[in-house]
Amino acid sequence: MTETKSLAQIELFADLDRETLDRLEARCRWRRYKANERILEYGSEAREVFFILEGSVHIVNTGLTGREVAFARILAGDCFGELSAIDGKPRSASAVAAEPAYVALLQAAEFHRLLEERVEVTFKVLFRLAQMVRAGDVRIMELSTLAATQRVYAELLRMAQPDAAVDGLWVVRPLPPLREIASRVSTTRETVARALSQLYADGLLRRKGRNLYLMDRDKLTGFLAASSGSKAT
Amino acid sequence: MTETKSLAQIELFADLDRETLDRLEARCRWRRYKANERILEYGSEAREVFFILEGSVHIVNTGLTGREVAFARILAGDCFGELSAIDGKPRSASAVAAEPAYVALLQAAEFHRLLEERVEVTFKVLFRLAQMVRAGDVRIMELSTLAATQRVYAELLRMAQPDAAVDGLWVVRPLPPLREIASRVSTTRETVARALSQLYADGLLRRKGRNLYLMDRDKLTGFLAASSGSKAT
DNA sequence: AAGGATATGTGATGGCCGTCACTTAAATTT
DNA sequence: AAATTTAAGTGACGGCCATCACATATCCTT
Repeated sequence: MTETKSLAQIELFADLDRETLDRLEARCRWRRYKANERILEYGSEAREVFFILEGSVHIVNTGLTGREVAFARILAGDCFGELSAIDGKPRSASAVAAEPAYVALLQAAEFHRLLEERVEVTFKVLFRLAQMVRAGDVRIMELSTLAATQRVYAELLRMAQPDAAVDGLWVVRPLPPLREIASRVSTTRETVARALSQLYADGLLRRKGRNLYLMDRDKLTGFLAASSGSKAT
Repeated sequence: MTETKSLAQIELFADLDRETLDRLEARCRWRRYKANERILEYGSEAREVFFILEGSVHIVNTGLTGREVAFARILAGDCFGELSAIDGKPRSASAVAAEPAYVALLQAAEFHRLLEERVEVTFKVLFRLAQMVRAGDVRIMELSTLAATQRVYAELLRMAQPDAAVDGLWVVRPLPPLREIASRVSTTRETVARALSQLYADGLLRRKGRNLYLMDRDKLTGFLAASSGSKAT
């Protein structure tokens, strides 16, 4: 087991000198989580910030009805839990290990002290929060103006990356379980399946194992604007 | 005309000394907007921060389909436009004067300088952003797990304040146009009207001019959990 | 007081999609 | 390889609510 007890790989701390890092590391608690283990519970009173050294984490929330809503997937090198550390309020969502994860926990008070001493870090946090607000805003827009099927398209476009080999071909790799896509765009597994089926039929999508190939990205993009409210103008 | 050219009343600057305030004021541009005048356009490249001295401002966004989505209402003493100033990206939404407004504009560069010099201000901004993220998250949850009618209920509960005279009575005052409520919870004017009608019929709501009385707040709260996914347990 | 703009109540209609119910296919375990 | 769990397609059905269409009502202006 690697046990890389170093915060050097954490993006937020990229510019910190060795000494400060050492001090921070000394003040952290270190924990390992199994896949699917719950790291943090919605509404709880804990205030630590979490830094992911290995693995990745899902930020989710389940509505009164039991429906799961996914907020983000945080990868190694990144952090989560800053909100409560910043404003002192209960956790706004739950966190679950998406895979075995190794994590450093820093007390809110320590985090504050760090922010006071190192403006660079504070600015990075500011930037991060700004991105979160933006991401939330586009999600709200999508939920408000796009139909479920179109939101699935939008999510496909977000996930796809240009294929290394063929030019103009895009890939989603690995394709997550449909249930998860559903929870990201707030619909059901079945609706996602039907949306994909339709795209297979249209020849826009092709699947090979855990790889999903996007044959004509531009055409799919077109599907977003169209079909929803095409006023002839 | 009052022309209160002072930033002293701005919450963000509450703790600043007179000297710093003077310097800031000297660097601001000052502008007056008529009601419904557009202050700032989605996607635009401007990077100023706006401080509202008089009046109030709607932050909105209109989807491709033409549907209006309301994000926030900013009151005098508060600010908007920080996102772009912080991350340098295009504006994430538009701003429209909700009533005649008097506003101070500060260049992003000046804003940055301020943040570097006065950590207290930076922390306030951090806090604000955290609240924004939280607000976005609950909105996403509502859009994902509540039906349109229930979202209207939720918005009513948010708007209502305890009545000064009668104990246990709550008031929404003034009741905004239904179209606006609709745009806050992402539904249509008609659906809001129908939801209210139902509540009038149930005796939960009573209207007098621009005042809307909430006769039984607890019962309405109950409507949120119920009806949507009541699994008999 | 009249007239126009804006706001509100309500019916009718139809499509989207959430829910239920299975079947089939993969993936994982024993 | 068989068995068990998990994932993925797909049909049927029905309810919610967006849309269209009017009928008031209320507010604001002149």
